[in-house]
Parts: sequence; C-alpha cells; structure tokens
Amino acid sequence: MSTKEPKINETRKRVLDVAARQFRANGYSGVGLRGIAKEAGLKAGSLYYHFNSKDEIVTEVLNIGIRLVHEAVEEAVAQSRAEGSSAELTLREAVKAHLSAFLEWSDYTSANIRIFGQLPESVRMVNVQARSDYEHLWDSVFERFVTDGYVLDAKSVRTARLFLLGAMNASLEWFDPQQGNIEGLADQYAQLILHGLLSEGAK
Amino acid sequence: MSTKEPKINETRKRVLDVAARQFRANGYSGVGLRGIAKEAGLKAGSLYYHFNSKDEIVTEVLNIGIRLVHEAVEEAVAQSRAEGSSAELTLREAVKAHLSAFLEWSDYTSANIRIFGQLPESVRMVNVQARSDYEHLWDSVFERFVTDGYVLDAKSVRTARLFLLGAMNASLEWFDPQQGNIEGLADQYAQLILHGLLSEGAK
DNA sequence: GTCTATAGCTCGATAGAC
DNA sequence: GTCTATCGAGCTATAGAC
Repeated sequence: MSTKEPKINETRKRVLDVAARQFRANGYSGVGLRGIAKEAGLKAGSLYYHFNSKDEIVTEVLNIGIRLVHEAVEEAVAQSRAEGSSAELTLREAVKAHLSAFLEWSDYTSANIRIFGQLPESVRMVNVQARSDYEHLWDSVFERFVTDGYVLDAKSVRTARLFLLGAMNASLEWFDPQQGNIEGLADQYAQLILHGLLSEGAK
Repeated sequence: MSTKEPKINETRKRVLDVAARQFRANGYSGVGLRGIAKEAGLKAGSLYYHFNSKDEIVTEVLNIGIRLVHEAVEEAVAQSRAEGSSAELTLREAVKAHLSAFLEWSDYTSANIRIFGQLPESVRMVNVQARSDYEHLWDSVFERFVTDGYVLDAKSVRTARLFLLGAMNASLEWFDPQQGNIEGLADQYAQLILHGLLSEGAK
C-alpha cells in the first residue's frame, strides 16, 4: 500500500478530533463550523472540501465513538472465550475493555452520549443500528451465564445490561483520567454488577 | 393567604414546562426564545416580562429538576427511618422514590441530565450546589449500612453511589412510561446494587 | 486544498405602543 | 401583560479566485 495521501486524511482527522471535543462541550447546536475550523487551523469554507455538511461531520464523530468501544469489547470477549474463561471472568474483561476504550476516547464517546438525544431525526437514524449491535454484544456476554448453569431469563439479562451500561457510561461525567485508576474502577464495577455491594462487607 | 395573582404564575409555569421539554429534546443552544414562546402561546418579547433572560429560564428548569427528586427521596428516607427500617429496606425505598420522581418529571430531570455539561460556566455554577447536596443525601443512605454492621469504607460508598445513580439516571433514555412498571424496575435495581445479578440465579 | 465574500436565515435582547 | 419592530450578531452553505 502507498504511504502517501497524508495531508487530506491528517486534516480530516484533526477536524474530527476538534469537532468531537466541541460537540461534547457545547452540544450539537452550540457548535458552529467557524469554531471547528478555527481550532483546526483553517477557514469555515475549507471544511466543505473534506465534508459535505455539518451533519456529515457529526455523523462520523458518532460512529467513531461507537466503533472504537465495540471493537475493544469484541476483541476482549473473543480472547477471553478462546482461553476458555468462565462467564464471570469474561464479563470482568468486557467491563475493563469498555471502560478503557470509553474513557480513552472520551471526546468521541461523550459527544455520542451527550448529543445523541438532541439530534435531528435524520442524523440520529444512522447511529441507531450501531448502538443496537453493541447492545447485542453485551447481551451475548450475559447469556453465557445461562450456559454456565445460572438461571437468568431474557428480561433479567436486559435489565442487568441496561443497569451496567448506564452506570459505566455515566463515569464520563465524573471520572478524572489524571487521578483515576481505570483498572481499579472496572474491578469494582464488575464486582458490583455480579455480586452487589453487600457481598464484600459481610455483616 | 390570597387566592389571586393566578395569571402571572400560570404563564410562568406553562413557559417552564415548555422550556423543559424543548431543552430535553434540542439541547441548550438548540432552543430559541421564539420557539418556547410559540408553544406557550405568546410572543418572544413577552417572555421578558416573566424572565430576565434565557439563562434565567434554563436555571429555573435545572433547579426544579433537582429539587423535585431531592424532596421525594428525602421524604421516603425520613419515613423509612421513622419506621425503624433496616438500611437495606431504606435503600430500596430511596431507589423507588428516586425513580418515581425522576421518571414522573422526566422533562425537567432529563433536561438537567442532558444539558448540564454543555451550559456556559455561569449557568452551570448555580446548579452545582444542589447536585452536591443530593449526592450527600445518597451517601447518608449508604452509610447506614455501616451502622447496621456491614464493613464499607468511604471509597466503596462513593463508588456504589456513582454506580447506582448513573444506572438510574440512564433509565431516562430508554424507559417507556406507557409500558414500563416503575415499582418493578426499582425492585430489580435495588436488588442488583445490593446483591448483584448472580444472587438470584443460583447455579 | 485553502482562501474570501456573501446570500438567506435565526438568534437574544430591547424599545415603546396599547 | 402582551404586542410589534428592530439591532447587531452568528449560523450553514455556496461560488469562485488562487
């Protein structure tokens, strides 16, 4: 493969990084093309060489946010299963992968979480399938507990999945990457969803 | 007390209800005074008789969202303690109160959750104290487990509080009040945070 | 590939009539 | 209490020079 065409993709990536950060901080309508262009080091009109519209920029930011996390968790789950790990250990690895990717790419993932609900219908549509795919990946992680002999119906799995993903995604709002320990957080969250708060502090 | 001055407060309330719904759906910058006014049945200029600025409207929406939930949980906790309930039962009642108020006033609470992170500094500041007060209320609920003999340090309490509140608040994004059962959801969430997913489905 | 210039629109806020 | 009218600013998108 060629090692060239660097300029166009470099600029594209820089624009997307800036856009993700600004969408996270100011919301969909609070971000203007002039502001994105300025921080990326070009003029507003020039953005239209790289993208066809503002909505194309936001669509790409949303999809990147989902894809990075999906790939990280999928790989962690596949590796854990290849090693013959228990359902419990696999879930612990999935939690670790989700939080690691989620907090590492926090501008993209936070932009996704924060602005998804306030997008125009047409833009939101293109991200719905990716979200649904990711939820199914998690359902498959939970359903392994049935294979391992636990008694869980589909409704319990869905509730637990919504509970855990909601809790993990909320960490974007308070986690401080300068101070925090992602691995430690993942261990605590996995313990909480599997065995609850009272499992540790025996009476 | 007088039973009059209805008109001014009626309009004010109608404007706030409309604003909350629109902020939830379109974000802080996506909502204009013309749109709020139109849905509330008046003209944009007239809003300035009731409020001094757009930021005063959004500030009031945010504070109402916190206050309604805080009061509901505070009352539930006080009553549970007055009845001499265990820490575990009190937490179950607190979860029920939080979810009930949260989902009943979902336009206000969702507006708060969704747009808080994308507000101008000056507006966000006025809501910070109310949020902090509410978090402390929950810490006091968790700390009762220590009184009841469980071994929990401050760090575990904080992690569990962030985990539970994150999970509960995320329910705004998927809960359907037409179909869903709030009491049932509260029972499942309380069970999950206290004893975990694997407590039910014994192997 | 990036620029300047601009069309057509909406924004928050204010002034003053009624 | 609510209205109309308007200011100055910012918005997305396009056209065309370089």
